[in-house]
Amino acid sequence: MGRTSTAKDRLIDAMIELIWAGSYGSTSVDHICERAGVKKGSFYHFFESKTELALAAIDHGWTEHRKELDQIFSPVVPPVERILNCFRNFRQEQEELFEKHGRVLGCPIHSLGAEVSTVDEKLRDKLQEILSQFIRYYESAIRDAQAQGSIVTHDAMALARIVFAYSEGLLLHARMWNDLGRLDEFESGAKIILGVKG
Amino acid sequence: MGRTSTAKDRLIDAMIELIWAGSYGSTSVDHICERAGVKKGSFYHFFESKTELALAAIDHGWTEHRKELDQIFSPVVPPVERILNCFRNFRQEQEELFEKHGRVLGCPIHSLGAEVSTVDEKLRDKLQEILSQFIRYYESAIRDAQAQGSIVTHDAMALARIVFAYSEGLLLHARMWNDLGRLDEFESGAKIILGVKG
DNA sequence: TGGGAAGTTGACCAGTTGGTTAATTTGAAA
DNA sequence: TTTCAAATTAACCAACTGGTCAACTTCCCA
Repeated sequence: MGRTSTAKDRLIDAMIELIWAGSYGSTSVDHICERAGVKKGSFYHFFESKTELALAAIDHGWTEHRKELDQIFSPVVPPVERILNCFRNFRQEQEELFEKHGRVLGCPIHSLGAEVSTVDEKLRDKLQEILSQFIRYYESAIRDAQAQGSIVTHDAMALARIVFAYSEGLLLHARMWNDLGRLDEFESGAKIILGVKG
Repeated sequence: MGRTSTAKDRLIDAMIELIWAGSYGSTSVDHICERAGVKKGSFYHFFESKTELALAAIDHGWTEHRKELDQIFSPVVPPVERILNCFRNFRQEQEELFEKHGRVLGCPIHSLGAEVSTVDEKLRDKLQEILSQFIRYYESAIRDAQAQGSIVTHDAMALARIVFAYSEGLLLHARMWNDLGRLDEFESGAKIILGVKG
């Protein structure tokens, strides 16, 4: 019934790219449509509003990213390595983005969160949810590491939050200074926070 | 010669408030003028552009904040206490803002940096400069603490960056979750990072 | 092969954006 | 008391904002 189209996906991809490279405020519906090669009428055929597209884009990005995370945080991998590999993965992703955009883009969830969380509660709730899910990867890895005795014993949730806040701060600084090198600090920083033994 | 006016200061104050409570993108020249009780013509009498006002606002805010920091980081105070007091001061400031706006607003420099650093290089440079200055407070306190033997010995600059990234991550999470309680975690987190003895 | 649901299009909208201008009012200092 | 630089005002601008709509095209499926 009816014809098929890739326009919806193209809009989502364009939204992710533009927000990541710039900001929510700097990304207009016209820009999105232009980048996606879609007319505005079609935009509003697929999405109720700009916010709704952002929601869909965030969801899509997170669903994709989770696939990688599930591999990185596989229980087969030594727990501390999981955390370090996660950030190595970030670094590599940022490198690819740098080659494409000429800029370090950082974490889109956080940049977006900083921008919109006092202004758009739908977006804020979605971003919160994703970050809450994300931190659980750290948390369970930390618990495993503690059980295995490879790091200092501390409240795992608290440690996860510290590592998490630290990593997000680093990503933001990498974006602000447009400097991939900042990301290399994570490894030693995380070891200090986690009290990695040996 | 000519008459005097407080309009310039009112514009700066309005800009700071609006950016902090919302974002750069959500803050229009009309909003600023309305809040400041200034007509748009006057706006452009005092400032060349919106960016230029933002620059002035950031400068002004930082100049004010530095006065507090100079007291907090006085060499008279035990070095680890300086860092903890700095964050206690943040917390208190955030509490006051919360009472006023009903929201945790976090660090305006970082929220703004996340939003504009890929888009407006003048703003980005200014924000970079401020953060670079800020981190020196941490750095010298850490050096003093190490000299005094109250924390573990490590590259002071590296430690300062970790604490700094961590604190900024925390502030951002407090903003996103609208939760002052997040800020209380700093004290134990900072002690873990710094390896505070005793 | 043809009906009809789904996708596409471009013209349109009112409100807002950052920014300009020329005329006018003010008040500090000579 | 005059003077004139500095401050204020309101009207104006083109471009852009997010969003709407009715007409039109496509092409999946029965």
